[in-house]
Amino acid sequence: MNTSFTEENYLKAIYHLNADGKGKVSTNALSESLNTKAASVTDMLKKLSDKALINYEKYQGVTLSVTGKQKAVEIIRRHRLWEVFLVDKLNFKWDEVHDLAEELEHIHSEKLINQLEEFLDFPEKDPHGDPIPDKNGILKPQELIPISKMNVGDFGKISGVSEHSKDFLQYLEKTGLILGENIKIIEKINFDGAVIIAFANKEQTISREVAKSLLIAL
Amino acid sequence: MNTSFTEENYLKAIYHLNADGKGKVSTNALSESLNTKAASVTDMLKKLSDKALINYEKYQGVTLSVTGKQKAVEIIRRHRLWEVFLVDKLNFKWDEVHDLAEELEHIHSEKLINQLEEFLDFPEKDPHGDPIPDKNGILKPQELIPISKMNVGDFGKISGVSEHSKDFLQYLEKTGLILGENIKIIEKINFDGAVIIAFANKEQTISREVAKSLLIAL
DNA sequence: CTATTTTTTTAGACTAATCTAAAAATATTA
DNA sequence: TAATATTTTTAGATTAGTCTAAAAAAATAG
Repeated sequence: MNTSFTEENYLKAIYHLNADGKGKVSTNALSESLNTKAASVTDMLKKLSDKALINYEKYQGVTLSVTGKQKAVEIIRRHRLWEVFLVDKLNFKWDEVHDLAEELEHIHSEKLINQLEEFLDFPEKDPHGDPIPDKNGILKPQELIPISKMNVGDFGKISGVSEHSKDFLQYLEKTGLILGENIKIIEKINFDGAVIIAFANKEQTISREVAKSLLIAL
Repeated sequence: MNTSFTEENYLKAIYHLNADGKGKVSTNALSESLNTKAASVTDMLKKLSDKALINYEKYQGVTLSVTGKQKAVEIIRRHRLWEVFLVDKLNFKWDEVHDLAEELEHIHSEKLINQLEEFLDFPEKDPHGDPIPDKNGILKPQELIPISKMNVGDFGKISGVSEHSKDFLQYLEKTGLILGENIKIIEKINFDGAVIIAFANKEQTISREVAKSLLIAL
């Protein structure tokens, strides 16, 4: 059964809003994340439910079915591989690739994406540090925690972000907080949640918001 | 003004049906080439005319406006660059790339396509020998003639095809009549239009249909 | 140059995805 | 737990692109 561009965006949104896989996604959460009205979401949920891509009961929120999840992971695989292509081969910046990948991810060709993966030499992560599902939809779990949850004295390597806005990525770029950088927690300010970290031979204070969105592999 | 996926397909079809740039394209010709009904074509022609992308008068056929032509050439540029990418980088066969390029060509990003062009080292022709318009929409004119118009004793290099069906391309592949091959006209059979050609140290008879669709640079 | 055929357009309807406004269900709070 | 607020769904409408059937225009043939 084929999925439309729009249906795929719903599946992806449900997946992302339910990263931990437990709990259900609400109509309102979806409408916000997709920039549509709740009424439109309800319509689409009925449709996806008819196609057996989601588990949906009126007023009760929604989860992905097994096939729905497969589709979602496949879309994410395509998205992340295209991001790698754009950054590694076409010299895009990591903060420029999201919207384009959002278009490219909807091109349905298994051969295309598998050849692309090979051409890119089977990357394990996209330019934002997110893991790339393999051909079978298997995602290597990665142990990432936000800086805000680390303790004074801890070390780690910047390995991902949980916020993908252009503003945030550009801030990171400008301050040198890029993927692969090793950091150390110097001090945590209880008052406002700010954290002082050391990296690249200097110290820097980052706000609570940044500390929550910057993910570290220990 | 933005053009939809569908509008772009109409512009491209009008362009291809009017390769020589003179004369007008009929509603029926378009409906056949796009696999839609004539009534649908009429609707779309009105829309494209309102957007000033075509010159259209009821019952009189259609031509591209200057902006329409620019858009069409831009789409063709994208299509052909993606074909080069698929064949040169992702190891697709030249007979496998058309449909995929038909999808990829609708991704609107000037930066994407210009970077892709650079990555591919500014190719001048796509895998079928068709010329690739440059950033400014300039197409280097190429002097190609079908084998059917050559004379006994003439030499030339296979440089393009005027028929892009998978069947035809696979036939060429199988018989070794691939782009870049040098051929010589040995004999022309008046009875059925067949032509005997020499290439790669052998002789081969090709039908009138093949002789019409295989283009040679002298 | 009229009659017939072909091509093109109009009219009205359908589907996918969206919207607004109003109704129904659920959640919150006093 | 009854009243209020929030969330979700229904009902009805809109837009893009398509369709069929019928009408109108143009082309062709006798």
